Amino acid sequence: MNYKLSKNERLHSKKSIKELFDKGSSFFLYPFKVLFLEAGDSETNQVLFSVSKRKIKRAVNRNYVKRRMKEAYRLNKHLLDTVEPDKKRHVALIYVSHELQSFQDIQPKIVKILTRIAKTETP
RNA sequence: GAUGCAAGCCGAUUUGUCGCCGUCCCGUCUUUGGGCGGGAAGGAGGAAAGUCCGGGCAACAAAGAGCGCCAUACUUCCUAACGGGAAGGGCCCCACUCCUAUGAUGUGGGGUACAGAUAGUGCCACAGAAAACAAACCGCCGCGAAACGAUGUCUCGGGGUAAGGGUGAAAAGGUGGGGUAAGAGCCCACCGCUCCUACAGUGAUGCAGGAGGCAGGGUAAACCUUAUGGGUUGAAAGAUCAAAUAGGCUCCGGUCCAAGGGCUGCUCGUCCAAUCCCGAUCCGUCGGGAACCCGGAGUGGGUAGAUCGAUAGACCCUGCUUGCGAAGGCAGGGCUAGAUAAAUGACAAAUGGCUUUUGCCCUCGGGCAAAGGUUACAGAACCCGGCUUAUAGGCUUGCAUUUUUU
RNA sequence: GAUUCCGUAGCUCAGCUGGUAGAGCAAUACACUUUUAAUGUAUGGGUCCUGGGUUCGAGCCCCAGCGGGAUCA
Repeated sequence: MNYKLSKNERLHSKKSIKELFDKGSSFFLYPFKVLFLEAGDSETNQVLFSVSKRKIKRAVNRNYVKRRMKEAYRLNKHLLDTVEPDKKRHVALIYVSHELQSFQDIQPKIVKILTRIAKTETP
């Protein structure tokens, strides 16, 4: 099993991010807002994590949340390929809570989100 | 030993599994840009924070001077520079000592935005007679007039007076004596204040002597004056390379005998339609060139993106040395993050520190064991020097208080 | 990374170049009404974000901090 999360699996292109936010489908699963979009030209699934400065003031706490989100995605990203292994997507995970949550709280939510995205038919 | 204050320093460790970032090495693939796999060593701070100052660096601007704006403000020094720091001076507060009823000198500690109020303007509520070119409410003291209970009392008028009362944060040098009708720096002594001179000190200033009868309340963290400094912007600065697409420019070729447009589902066909310049002309046109259009090549700017800026520096450690000190000099050694939708981690366990409860021991303050809790503040974003603020817990040094022992 | 503004009653805001902190809404009580609402009268309610400083005196001036908002590609 591949548990890595290298740079080409992270979404960092300004253009792709703009496209994702303009055209992507979205849903809420507290404490996350999720955007995703099918990307035909991409070789892998690409993901971005966002924690707002408005929601969480301290840089230390923002890092705390982002690292746990990354870990949860890294350990469960295979769930995206369970239904249609060839379909690749761009995904944005946005943390919208004001409070910190532990890894034990975050991981089950991420698992739920990834299975839901995998089952969704994107037109 | 305990407690408190001040200064300085440290600010968790280990193991396992899975990862992230750049550097180097090896292998492999390759479109020579790089991709993939493996390995090695490295990877947040004392404040990385706040962005309160200063500098480097960069772009732009710039004859010089003045006005304006902003900042700073005892002195000397340190420094690349500073609003930072060191040493010193003045002032204020506290303690001790001395003397005494109020202070003095000395010692120690703490604080201090500490230039100018005699350059000018403004403000000083309420209370109070009066709040700034002083002022007469009560009071005190003469003078004049009237009355009467007649050498006094009271009333009125017109004066003198800042000693006393009362108000206030503040009432126009203080204390004592002389003086006076009563008083008053009116005069005198001491203290204070201002000015001048000598001496000591680089200087702030100190100290001594002399002169002046005292003019001059506070507020500049009110406007302001004086002196000094500041060009503006800020890495989102700036530099280099530059895909695709669409423009610009240049060149070549084609069309111009026709480009283009309409009719038609399409071809053929047919109809409409030909800008400018030069030359020739029988004035009908003809020839050449340009433009338009089509195709190709090159090239400039520049977007996405990439690289640099950007991590070896006013650097760190040790020793010697100069200086009271901040700091400087010399010698030796060291290399210590470099990301960019933004790495330095996640999970689990153990250990250590601190602490709570229970049990046992004992020199009554600790030790041991078990269980539990807690392990802070905080995340580089161009770099550096400071300042300020946050911080579980621990260590060192100095001072003060207290207890015990000697 | 840079710039800038705000913090006053439960809420929304005033407070002039410093002198005893106010308005509207809300709250409480009373009146009116069969009752409620509306209306009227009265009342209470303030660490002027925090700490320090200047001043006789600070919501206002100065310094430091805390919290919140906005702008700049």
